[in-house]
Amino acid sequence: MGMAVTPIGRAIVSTFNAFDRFRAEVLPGDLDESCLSRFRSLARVIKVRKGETPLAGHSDDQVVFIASGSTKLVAHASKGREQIVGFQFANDLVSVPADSAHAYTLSALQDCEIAQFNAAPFFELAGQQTGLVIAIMERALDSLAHCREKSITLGRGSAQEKIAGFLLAMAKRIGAPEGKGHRVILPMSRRDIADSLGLSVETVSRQITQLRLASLLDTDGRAIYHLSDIAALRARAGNLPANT
Amino acid sequence: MGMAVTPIGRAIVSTFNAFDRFRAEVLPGDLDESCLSRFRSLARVIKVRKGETPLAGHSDDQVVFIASGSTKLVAHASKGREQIVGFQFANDLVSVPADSAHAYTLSALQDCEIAQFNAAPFFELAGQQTGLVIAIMERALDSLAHCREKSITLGRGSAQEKIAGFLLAMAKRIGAPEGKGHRVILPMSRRDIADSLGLSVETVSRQITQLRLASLLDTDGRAIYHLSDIAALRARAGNLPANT
DNA sequence: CGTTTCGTTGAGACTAATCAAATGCTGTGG
DNA sequence: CCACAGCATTTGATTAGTCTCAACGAAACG
Repeated sequence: MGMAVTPIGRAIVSTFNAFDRFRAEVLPGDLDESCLSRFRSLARVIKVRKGETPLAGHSDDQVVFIASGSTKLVAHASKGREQIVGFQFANDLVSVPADSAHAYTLSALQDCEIAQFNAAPFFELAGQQTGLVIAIMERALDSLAHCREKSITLGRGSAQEKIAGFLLAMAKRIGAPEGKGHRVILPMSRRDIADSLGLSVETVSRQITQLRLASLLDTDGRAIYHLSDIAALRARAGNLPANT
Repeated sequence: MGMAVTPIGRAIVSTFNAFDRFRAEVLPGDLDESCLSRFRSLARVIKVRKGETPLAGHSDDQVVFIASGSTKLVAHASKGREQIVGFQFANDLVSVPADSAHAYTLSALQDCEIAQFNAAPFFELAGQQTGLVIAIMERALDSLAHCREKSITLGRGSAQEKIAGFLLAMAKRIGAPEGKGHRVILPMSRRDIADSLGLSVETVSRQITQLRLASLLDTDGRAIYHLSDIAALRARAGNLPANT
């Protein structure tokens, strides 16, 4: 079920799918036709390959819907070090500030299909439908809550707590039940995890090793995790929140 | 210019002022009368004394407008340690999640006047005015941006960078120009600063001492700061963002 | 199959936390 | 106005935890 894929510049624009998922996931079912078509004309629907940064050099705030795949939102801090502000997965709606002072970059962890909008007209349009704007507001407040939880983790957690909390969050978001545990395939590298939790790659590696030795999880290759003892992981996470 | 102050329970409800400031600061000037009066009946306008927690035990998400004074939004993490998610000052609008799992508490740093709303009807009502809901959305996105900046600080900054960045942010928010520097009166304790930056009180104290020895600032009592060399402070903050 | 990137492991350095104690401020009652 | 009690803040000594540097092993890629 795919068709009409046209190259524009280096990006590949497809006229189907990503927008439809956006519609199904975000827009209310009873949205009137004219409004829908305005959303459609506002959307830039593109496929992004692993490692690419679809929004490079955008001069306006953007709102991006991830139809499939996964991305990271990276803030560029001092001297080469990066802080990953969050990971996004299918059906997430993420707001990306204009490429200004301390630039943010959205970067694909896997091949993705996304629908991207300029924030100003997007909110303008959304504002015309009470139900819709409230739904979007709720997503924004969710992001805020999420970010606050992340602050707690970053400010207060030990390396162990951070890793345990991270794995639990991932299991919740993209894990599949398996026996009495969960199976997760992580699309991000150790460096990404480190940059997300404010740790060094070596520390991430060591902590994961420790959890493996404590039989709380098994790994398979570098991406596949079997979390066998969720309760014990939760204990190691302290009562830190499950972050992104 | 104050009148009609009535005690209700332990809180003191005033029927003026805080709501008017909310109206002037947040609501559009041309808002129609019926809508305005609905906002008014939604608002709970109270005076809060230093140290009090106005929202204790609220079971719904709240939106709070700080008309005067200052507050801290505290997340309760593990074993007694607290993470301060943000400080609020006059004219700030802050969203406070329901008092659930890892409870958030809004706590007054000084005597405050606030207007508090249940989030659901508040957004419902705001959603009926395109311009208004967009303005509120923008505030929410500002909070999100703010929180993301804070994540960067927490994740990547050294103690020195955190303190320097914090002082710069405070100077920007509540400081007054003084000579070629700024004068700031901090309403929060060392512990609050520590809990906000993910440091210990001792480290906060030591870092401030270092900045004083380096002649970047002077202190007067425990709350008054004279930041004499903003540029040098900025340098010490790295290119970390100015957080809250 | 060779090359390169990514991940793991080890040893040592360094930052910030913890523990302990002294000093300074603030508010209260005499 | 002063003395005092109770905290808040500062300072010092030690320790724990994480980063850095360095080397090795494993997986991905052409």
